[in-house]
Amino acid sequence: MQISSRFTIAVHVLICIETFKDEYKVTSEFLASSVNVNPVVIRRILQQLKKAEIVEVKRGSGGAEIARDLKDITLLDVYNAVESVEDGQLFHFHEDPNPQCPVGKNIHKIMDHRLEDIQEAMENEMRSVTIQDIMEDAHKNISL
Amino acid sequence: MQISSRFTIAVHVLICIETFKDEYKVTSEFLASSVNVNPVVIRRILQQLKKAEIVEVKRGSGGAEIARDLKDITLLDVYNAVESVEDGQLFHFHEDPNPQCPVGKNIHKIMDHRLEDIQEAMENEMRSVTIQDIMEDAHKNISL
DNA sequence: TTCCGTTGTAATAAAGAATGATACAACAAA
DNA sequence: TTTGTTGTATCATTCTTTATTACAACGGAA
Repeated sequence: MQISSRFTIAVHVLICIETFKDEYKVTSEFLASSVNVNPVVIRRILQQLKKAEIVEVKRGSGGAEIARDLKDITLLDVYNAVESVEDGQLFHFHEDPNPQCPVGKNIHKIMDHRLEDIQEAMENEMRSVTIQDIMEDAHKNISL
Repeated sequence: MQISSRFTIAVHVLICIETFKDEYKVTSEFLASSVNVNPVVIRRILQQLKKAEIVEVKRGSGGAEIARDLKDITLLDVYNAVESVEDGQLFHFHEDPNPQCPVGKNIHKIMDHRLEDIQEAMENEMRSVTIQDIMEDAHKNISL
């Protein structure tokens, strides 16, 4: 299974907010047009980013803004904000291994720390990239 | 979204095959009992592991065996065998970013290599663990 | 105040994936 | 030929994602 597109959409949204903050009022409609999805999908993601204190969204008058210094928002922050899996577990473990079987009884003792290591490797890489870094790439690429 | 339980089931299955190879004929029924899922789920996973040349499955007489040296089977091999996502992409990218928008037009140039780095970090960690390593843990833990 | 554009959110639908379960032909060995 | 097992199709169920419509709540402008 793949990680849902909410993650790439959320990053896209943050890049847009930052890129167009001085030129336009960045509404869910505006963002939806750039990402090419339904505005409600954008609003839901904005709510998740808002709960994580990554953006501020103005009701009534409309528009979204980034709530923190760009260098203090990592890809892991964004990922955790929108990819709301129970307990934050990357791997889905089969539910009821047989406790009567010596392997089934001990499978968690054997595997859990390995899964944690893998997830941690992924999270460390995500933590090492900030939206600031992404914006620097964006400046290079958008001018092309 | 989480990575499906096929991965943890596949590792569980390999541990069982290795653990019980001398004592029992390891059939899909036998494995299903340890994992606690339907035997057909096991057979489907065994087929995927067989295509990846990780196991051999005997038709008619029945039973599964491991096809390679345990130290030549990494968790990444198992993952790739059972987690058949198109192109092996961990992240699902939103399909149609707006090419009229400077951000939408360049979003892949901006993000793709970051996503690749993250996926690679995860795969490197997976590649560093073999079924041999897992079995060594298993011997320690099963005896407890 | 009223009007207008926007957000926040509920409700519903449709599509896809995961998992469970039944069924049975193909097969190998006794 | 019999028996136990695999390989695979089919169908059902549940869950998640994504799309879509609808509308109350809200804030600012007229």
